[in-house]
Amino acid sequence: MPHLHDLNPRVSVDNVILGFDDENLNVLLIGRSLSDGRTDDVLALPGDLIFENENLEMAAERVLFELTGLTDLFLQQAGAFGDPNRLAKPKDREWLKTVRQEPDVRVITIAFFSLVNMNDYTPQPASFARSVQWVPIQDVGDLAFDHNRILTTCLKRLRETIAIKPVGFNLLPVKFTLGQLHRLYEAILDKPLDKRNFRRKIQKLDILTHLDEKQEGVPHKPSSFYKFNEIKYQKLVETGFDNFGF
Amino acid sequence: MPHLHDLNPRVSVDNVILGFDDENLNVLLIGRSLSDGRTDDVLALPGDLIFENENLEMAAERVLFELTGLTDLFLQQAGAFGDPNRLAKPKDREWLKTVRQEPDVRVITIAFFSLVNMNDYTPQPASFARSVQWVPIQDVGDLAFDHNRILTTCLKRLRETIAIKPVGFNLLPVKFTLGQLHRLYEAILDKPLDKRNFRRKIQKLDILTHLDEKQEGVPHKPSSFYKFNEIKYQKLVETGFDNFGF
DNA sequence: TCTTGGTAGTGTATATTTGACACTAAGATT
DNA sequence: AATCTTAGTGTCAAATATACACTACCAAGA
Repeated sequence: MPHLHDLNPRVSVDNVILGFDDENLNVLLIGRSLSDGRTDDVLALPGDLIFENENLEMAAERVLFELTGLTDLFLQQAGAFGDPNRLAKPKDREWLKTVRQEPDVRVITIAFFSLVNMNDYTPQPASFARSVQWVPIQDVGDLAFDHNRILTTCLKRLRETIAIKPVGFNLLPVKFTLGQLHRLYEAILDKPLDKRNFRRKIQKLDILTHLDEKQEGVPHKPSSFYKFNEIKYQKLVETGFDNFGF
Repeated sequence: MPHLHDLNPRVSVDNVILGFDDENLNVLLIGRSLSDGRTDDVLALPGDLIFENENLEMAAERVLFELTGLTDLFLQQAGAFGDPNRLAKPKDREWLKTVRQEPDVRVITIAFFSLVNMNDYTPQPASFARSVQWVPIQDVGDLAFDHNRILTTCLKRLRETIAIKPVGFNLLPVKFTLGQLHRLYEAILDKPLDKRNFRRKIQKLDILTHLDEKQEGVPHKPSSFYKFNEIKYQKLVETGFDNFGF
């Protein structure tokens, strides 16, 4: 029986790290390790308890860094999840027992999502993970805890956010083609977008710089490269604009 | 010096309760009571630590109920606030010392906002409050802790939300006039909206039911009453629509 | 070297939506 | 009767959204 003060909840962050492979949105999931060396077959979102002198964003950045080695990534809070029984599924409790001193204590988690360019690095299993893998979001099965719900919420928030800010650029290389951007928007919004209308709309925003460079070695007409123009975007934000909606 | 496990953060909810008085948006603030009977002069958002077997929404509903006596109100999470020093202002620490066994423990709070019809009730000072008052949002001064930041975030989220869902109806009586609705949108968005364009747009959504009833005793042309039509709204959501934006 | 397969890139016509704008109607008060 | 106040209404022009089909360019293989 825990002491009274042990009934205070713990607080963690969980991070929905999204990447784009030029076709699908992928989410970075970890495989849990058991204390006896075996690997659990349930995948989970990466996350960790927050440290004592860390704010929520710092905790999320730490998780992200341990997994990807990257810093300064796009990161946005998506909400808190705190149902008392969110850790109560039998498999989850079994796993918690093997890794924690306090398997029964309540944990409230703050969910973040971040957007990364999948080609920038290869994920490393971190201290809290046995394995790491990119999983296309349409192939994500049952996750640990309430992580399916968290993932769904984050994807919804991403769709809302991308209608207001061009955050999608974080999922692409610095140089990208309009075709890539088009496929990215279709993947995020999960619906087809007319090619000509998409190109017209994105170009009218005037936040892209056309580079004097084309694809090479592709078995079709080579596409021009563009890059996102932060300065023009900032000006656009200041003068006020309403929508990036598609 | 606290024990090690006491370093675990506590978790609270804070609630931005918004009301509309036919002119301004108002927020419900509490005055803190000191243990010696005096009243602190700093206003705060109502909130409380979450109970052991309560989820986050339940905790927010409880705070709301204790203050207003109302249930089943519109309530939406706006995010978590967890800076380690969010309780560290001198006045706040002084107050914490008079009311808590643990003045120095870290508290992470989950912010909610709710929308209520101001005429439905009169707020009651609850267990955690010395006084309760409606304050027009433009008159809100320095609040306790990081509550100004929380309020700002919640108002921003309200503006985003009302562009997607007609949540504003929760701030009005069941029967209302288009003029009231118009003033409400202007108050929330903090900008003037053309009367004719507003009416056209809101009516085209076809989610209002025109009642066979008019204002009485008003010293001007009486206005028709309308009510929000939940059924039509649900149909609209199902068939898909994009924007309530103004 | 010619054919094939695959993606890049472009314009127009129509329908819909937005934004600006000014007067009459109805009731209460004096 | 005059005055005050809010309710309620229509039109035009500009901007935006939608639907839609063909040519250009490159690589690879026949």
